[in-house]
Amino acid sequence: MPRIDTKTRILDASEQLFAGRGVSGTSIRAITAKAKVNLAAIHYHFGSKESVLESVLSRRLIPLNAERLTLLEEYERRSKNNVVALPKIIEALVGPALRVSRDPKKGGGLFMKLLGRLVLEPDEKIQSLLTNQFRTVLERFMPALKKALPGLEPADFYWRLHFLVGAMAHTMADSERIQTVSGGICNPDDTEDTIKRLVSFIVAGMEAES
Amino acid sequence: MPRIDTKTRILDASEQLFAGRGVSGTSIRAITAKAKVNLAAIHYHFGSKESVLESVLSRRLIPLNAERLTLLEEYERRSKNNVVALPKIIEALVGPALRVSRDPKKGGGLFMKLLGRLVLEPDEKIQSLLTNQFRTVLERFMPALKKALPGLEPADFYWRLHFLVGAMAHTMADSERIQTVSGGICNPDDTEDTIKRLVSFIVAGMEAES
DNA sequence: GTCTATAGAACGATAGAC
DNA sequence: GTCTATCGTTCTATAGAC
Repeated sequence: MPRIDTKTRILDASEQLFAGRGVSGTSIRAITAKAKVNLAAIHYHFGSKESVLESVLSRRLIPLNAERLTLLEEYERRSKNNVVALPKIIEALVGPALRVSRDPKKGGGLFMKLLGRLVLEPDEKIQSLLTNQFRTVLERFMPALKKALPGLEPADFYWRLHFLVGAMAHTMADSERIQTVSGGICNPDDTEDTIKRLVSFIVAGMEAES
Repeated sequence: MPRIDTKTRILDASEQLFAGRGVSGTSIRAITAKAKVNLAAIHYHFGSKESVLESVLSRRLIPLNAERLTLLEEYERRSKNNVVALPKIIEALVGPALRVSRDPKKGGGLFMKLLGRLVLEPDEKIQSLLTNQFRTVLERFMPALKKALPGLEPADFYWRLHFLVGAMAHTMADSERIQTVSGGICNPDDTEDTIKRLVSFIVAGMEAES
């Protein structure tokens, strides 16, 4: 009997391989080899490669998005007139994601690399899978952001949301390059420091004069 | 005789397929089918799939990066003491890229989607390929940026460069989502408008108080 | 639930005729 | 420079023993 059950071992191995070599770059055989399970086990437990991807995603995204909402609601409860300051909202949005993306117990950064890849995947099934996971978060954060940025015209609002996602996704997905480029000056393993810097960059960008 | 030669047809087809389905998700057979050339032609002209990718990249990146440098040098020539204002530098960096990424004659946005994908590709050969293409640009833009942001401590400087790349890459790679999310309010086909908004977001972020 | 064995298809790459 | 033909490999998926 293995210490960790087959299903979890398959999910762990898949997460690492999908992140490292892409979904289409990862064969079922590579997953079963890494997970040290039989080739047929993956079909028994999940049915198909795509279903494995779905499980890999929801395992991390469901608790992550729940934490985002919990943080936002906590800030709203403490606020006056339900208007939360912009830095707090951004922190609730990017903080949990960066913490997951650095926690070795939760994929050790690889899960967020995977997510960064999937955002650009045009496959419809993958896209609807992601959209469903993020719909609730978007619906809750958008009104809060609008309240915190009352003077911003709609086009600027959505464009800046777009830029925000880009800065966040790139930071989550790529923690190696920053170390190389900066010659070791930047330490991506200091998660709270990274969050602070990213939040202040985004907040300034969101509040820029048009 | 075809109107466009075989080599170019292979590059065009590869660009579209690599961008849409990823490099490992694209088979040589799919490329030759789309390009309407013989299966063996790709090996005759390029030798391997990887060599095709290299040609796809350099075909766009060499003129693109040359234009970036030309713009920066022009701004420096017009400036006092060689200190170019931050918005101009950012414009020289992201402007040419966004213009290429929207020009239907230059891949029609697909090339930049491909680039967005490749940034997260851990394959060493792909990474060194990209690094080589961007080395000159980085070496020229870094000193200009440092001069334009004299008070910024090094760690903040490199982190914000990282966030900049993320916002830029995401904007280049994904021009469909913004339309959906904004309900049609944002028009990514208005390239100069997009550049203006992106530059003002990035400039504000770069100049944020620590 | 876990294994072996294998079917059936698609893959990258090349040899050799024209 | 372009074609056909094919080698050897790897893939997903499944059938059936235990």
